[in-house]
Amino acid sequence: MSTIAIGKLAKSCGVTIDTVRYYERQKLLFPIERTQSGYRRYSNDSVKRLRFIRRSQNLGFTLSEIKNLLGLTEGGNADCGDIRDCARQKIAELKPKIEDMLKIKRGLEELASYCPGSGKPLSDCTILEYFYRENQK
Amino acid sequence: MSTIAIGKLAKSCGVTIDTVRYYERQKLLFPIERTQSGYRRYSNDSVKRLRFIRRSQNLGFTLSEIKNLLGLTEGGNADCGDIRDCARQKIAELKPKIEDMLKIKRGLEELASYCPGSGKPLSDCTILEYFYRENQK
DNA sequence: CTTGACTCTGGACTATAGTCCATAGGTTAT
DNA sequence: ATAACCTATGGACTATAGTCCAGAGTCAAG
Repeated sequence: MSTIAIGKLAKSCGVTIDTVRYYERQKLLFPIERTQSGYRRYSNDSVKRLRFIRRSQNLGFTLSEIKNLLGLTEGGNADCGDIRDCARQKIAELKPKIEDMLKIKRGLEELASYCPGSGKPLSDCTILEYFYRENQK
Repeated sequence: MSTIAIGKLAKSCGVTIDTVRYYERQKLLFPIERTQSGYRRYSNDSVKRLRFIRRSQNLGFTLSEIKNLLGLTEGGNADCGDIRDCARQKIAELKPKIEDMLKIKRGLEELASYCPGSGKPLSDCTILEYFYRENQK
């Protein structure tokens, strides 16, 4: 079976060599062997695995969650339900974060809409007034 | 004019003493004086200022942005328009972040909806299939 | 006067996901 | 053989917003 060097692996998924080595330190991705001179050699499965890592990241999973996901797929006693649960849990984490950001955005929009704007002195600024106001949560 | 100690100031805004000192290191908030023994003493304006910092943070401003905001309110040559611009810029930064998270959430929901779920072997998992699939951006 | 609460300093440490560095050695092309 | 390129290691560093610590000194109440 042919193997590839770290540079090729990195390029195949659009990451840097440093990132691949970082994933190794994080126990996410290992070479299948080393050359006599110590160079890492990777298999085609490494390419798939690296792709897996990157796609999961794009969907918001952290590296440690990805380690778990990979563990599931290799443990042998997981099923589709387990994977789906991970996706659902991530969705559940996402929801309040999105809500928070929307709330903040709406708050800012409201503040900005009341602000008299350019030309008016800061003492008229309703945004600053909000920032300083005492009786408020 | 009466002054307060760092513990009271911190408590007045629900932060820790360490946080207040951290803000000082970040040049955001200073005591108006020190006692002969070196204890920090704060004014009522410090309470307002700390409140300002916290509220701005709740609206998504970073400490360095808050430093700028505070600079504006003290420079003397800023007007409401400048403050409103800050709010608008923050809104503009928020929008794509929210969009990203919504996109991710929708992606996950779609993946989860196709997954056959509990009981089915991993080889049937459409989520994993997506993670591993070759021809895809 | 003693106990407990408060405060001081400087520096180290947390999480996350890498990035960059020097120094050294290996490989490939001409 | 020599240049150009690839890879190795360990450790330091980035950003953000704090948190925690030891060791020491200070303040208020009983």
